[in-house]
Amino acid sequence: MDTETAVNKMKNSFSRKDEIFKQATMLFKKRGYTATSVRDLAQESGIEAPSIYSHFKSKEDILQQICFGMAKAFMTGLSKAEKKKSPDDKLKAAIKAHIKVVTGNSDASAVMWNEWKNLTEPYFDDFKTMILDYETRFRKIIKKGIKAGIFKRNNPAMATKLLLSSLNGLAFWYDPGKHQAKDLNSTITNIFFKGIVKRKN
Amino acid sequence: MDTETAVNKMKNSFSRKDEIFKQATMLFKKRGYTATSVRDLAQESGIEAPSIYSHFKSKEDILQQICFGMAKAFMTGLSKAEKKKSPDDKLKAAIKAHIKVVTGNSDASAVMWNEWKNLTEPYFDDFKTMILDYETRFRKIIKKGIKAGIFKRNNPAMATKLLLSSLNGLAFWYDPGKHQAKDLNSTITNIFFKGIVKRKN
DNA sequence: AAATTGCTAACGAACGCTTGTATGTATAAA
DNA sequence: TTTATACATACAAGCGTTCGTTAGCAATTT
Repeated sequence: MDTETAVNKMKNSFSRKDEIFKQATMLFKKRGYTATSVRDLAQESGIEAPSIYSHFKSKEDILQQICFGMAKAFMTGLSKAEKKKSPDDKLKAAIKAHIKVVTGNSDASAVMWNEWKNLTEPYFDDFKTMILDYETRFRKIIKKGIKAGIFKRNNPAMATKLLLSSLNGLAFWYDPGKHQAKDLNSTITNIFFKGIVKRKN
Repeated sequence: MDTETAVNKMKNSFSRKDEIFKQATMLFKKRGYTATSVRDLAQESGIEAPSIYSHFKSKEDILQQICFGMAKAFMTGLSKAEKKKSPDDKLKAAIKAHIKVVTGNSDASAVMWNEWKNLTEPYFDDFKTMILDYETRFRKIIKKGIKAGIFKRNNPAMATKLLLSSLNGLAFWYDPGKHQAKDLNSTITNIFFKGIVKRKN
């Protein structure tokens, strides 16, 4: 087996599928799922359209893998955060975990939040259930924090929506070359916990 | 002119076009612009597909009217807010104005933020310029607030992104039957200005 | 060592269907 | 008569996907 054969083997055995997946993620983010054709995916991956089906069952199959793969990452992060004791430590950890997932793969995060509505049944319902659960668990942390007298008596549902909107928006403006994950974490936590206005002394 | 004729006249002269526009806005929000066909719009409006073209030049024409119509409302609101004197009054007014626009037409707001990328040139570039300007002006207010010693020294770019993400997310979860615009305004302003954590005394 | 079989990735051609839209026409109101 | 609204018909382009096939490689049998 010469060098070129070895390279081709490597390409064929895993790199090609990954390339399609990566290009699909980027195109789905840039143009949207429905506006991206299988032929677009093929062209960007350097192959012909039907060849996609040697690696994926369907166009939606790719979207499903993006959505459920990311969702799992978010859920796992939240589960770990929930093991902290106090509500504020829980929320801090949950925010940190969420940011880590988003910054680790911002394209896929953006696709997940913007394109999951294109999933068909039963995947649509399954996914919806998952993200409703995610939100509910965030809200629970905030509610407990209020009960414990640590958080202010804001509307917990609204506070949760505001926080998650900010965290999800991150996927669209985060630039690995520009921002550092650590700065993000402290800034976001600071703003949500203490606000942007200076305390009057 | 009998009663039925009068009703039809009303329908024909302005209500029909409005109905198409309304249904388009709702469908574009629910399914996305590319996933919504002209035939879908027609069916939901109770007419045939070609009849759409008696009222709009093209499918994109409808999207353009949604996007630029809403953008204009946002820009007008911001301009008024900028007339306040202090940075914190400016920001408060800008938030309030933004919320008013979103709650006044949450469907169209959601469509604007999610679907403007489907605009073709030169509309795409024109629109992009507008929303970049909108963000820049929000950021300017925050920067001036920091310089004036009113706001904390957070990264102004990040703070702006976080705030605008929350404000835009509003379009997707706001429910006129559930939430009151006034509650929204005070909760959002409170959280962003003072944070969710109680002050330690 | 040579021949056979099986598998994977890729492709050209083509399918049935949907898309946005143009055209010409009918109806009805002004 | 003019104008506005609605429609039936039609079309070219593009859609996701299937089909039959092939080249190349790996493992197995002769």
